[in-house]
Amino acid sequence: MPSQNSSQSGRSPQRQRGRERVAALLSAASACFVERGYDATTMTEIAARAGASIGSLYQFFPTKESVAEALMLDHAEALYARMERLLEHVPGWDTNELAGRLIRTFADYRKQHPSFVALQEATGSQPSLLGRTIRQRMRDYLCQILAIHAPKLAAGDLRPAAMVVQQLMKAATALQNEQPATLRQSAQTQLQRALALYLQELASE
Amino acid sequence: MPSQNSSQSGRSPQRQRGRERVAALLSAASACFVERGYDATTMTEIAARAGASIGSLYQFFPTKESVAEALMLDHAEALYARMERLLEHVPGWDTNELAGRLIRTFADYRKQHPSFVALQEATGSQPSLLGRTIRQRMRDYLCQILAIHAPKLAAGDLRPAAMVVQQLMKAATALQNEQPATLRQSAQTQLQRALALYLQELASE
DNA sequence: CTCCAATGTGAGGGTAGCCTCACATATCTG
DNA sequence: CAGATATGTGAGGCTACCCTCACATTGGAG
Repeated sequence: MPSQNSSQSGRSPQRQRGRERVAALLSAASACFVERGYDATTMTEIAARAGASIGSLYQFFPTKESVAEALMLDHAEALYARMERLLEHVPGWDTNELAGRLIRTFADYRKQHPSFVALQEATGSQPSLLGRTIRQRMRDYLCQILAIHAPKLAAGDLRPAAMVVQQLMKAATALQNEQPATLRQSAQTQLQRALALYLQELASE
Repeated sequence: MPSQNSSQSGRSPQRQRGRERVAALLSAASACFVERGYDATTMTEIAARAGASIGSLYQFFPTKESVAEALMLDHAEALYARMERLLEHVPGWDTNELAGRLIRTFADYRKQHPSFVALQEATGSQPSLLGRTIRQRMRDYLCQILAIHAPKLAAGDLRPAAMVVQQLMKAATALQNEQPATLRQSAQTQLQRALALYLQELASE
């Protein structure tokens, strides 16, 4: 009873060799997406870069989208882990520290993982189910963080506030593309200040 | 001495009939972009919807990108006009009123002009020169607005602040897609509050 | 009316990428 | 070793789109 259907495409690897191939394919895909963007990279390129044939690629990934999804799942796990870590430290941070961490968490991850940026930009056009799931779960983490930082806040006000914080984090990533560097840094500092002001208001009700 | 080169594609209309055709083509393109997205709509579709042949379309627009650019130019003019109007009223508004207007100006325009949204999303992937120009000029308007609202602010702090405000306006547009409506409205109100807090701090230095 | 530039047409050449398929090789199990 | 299953191959079918081109039609100027 195979876990997938019996068609040729879309099986998951059963042997060691298969797992290695999948890893090589994903690594190659990641590099291609970074260098040429999601839309511009072709399945043929990915296979060639991984030293595999096009048929081998289709054996494990029935579509280009499924390749992106597999990569995105990894990024999602890493992001969740960062949010968990954040959650642990919230009680020990004041408003300013929390604002800075929130701004940086997301922005730093994007800087360290360019393929996540490439995939995010591509997904932006036609929002995928996976993308929605990730955003939703990130918002849940923010709700937990806010519940700790602003314990007096009514439960019904938690979600809207989390949405605002989420948007401010996204704004921070948008600022990463700005030039020159001094202007960018000033803007990031100012954005952190704006977030701190808002967090302060939430906590002081 | 023609304004364009003498090749078949890319001429601008010389006669009344030509101008009408261009208008019909742009209108059709706008509708297609809204319904199917920029990437998915084809030049053939645009021509068919305008009741023109594919050759006629290429006569005036050498590439799909040039169609998008023509539409974007119209949107840019309309947006500049709105910012001018905003600029006139700034002296009479308090911080809260200004925050609300800033949040709504951009968000309202997107609601009224879906084709602008479609084009923005498409341009997001590979930033165009026109897109950069528009964002830059919008930022200049924000600098002027802030100079009025926060006269004590140092000239060097104007641009970073404008960038932050610009990002908050963009955040407001992102919230437009949220469901359900009550949650969306709460979040928008909260975002307006965050902007007001930031504007207040800028003005009170 | 005549002529010419502007406008209009749509079949089709060229390109490119997605994915399949028939078959080959590798690895495991007994 | 023998059978079974997983993995590997790449030529090519298929589709879709961009854009050109040779030619037709229109409308205004002289």
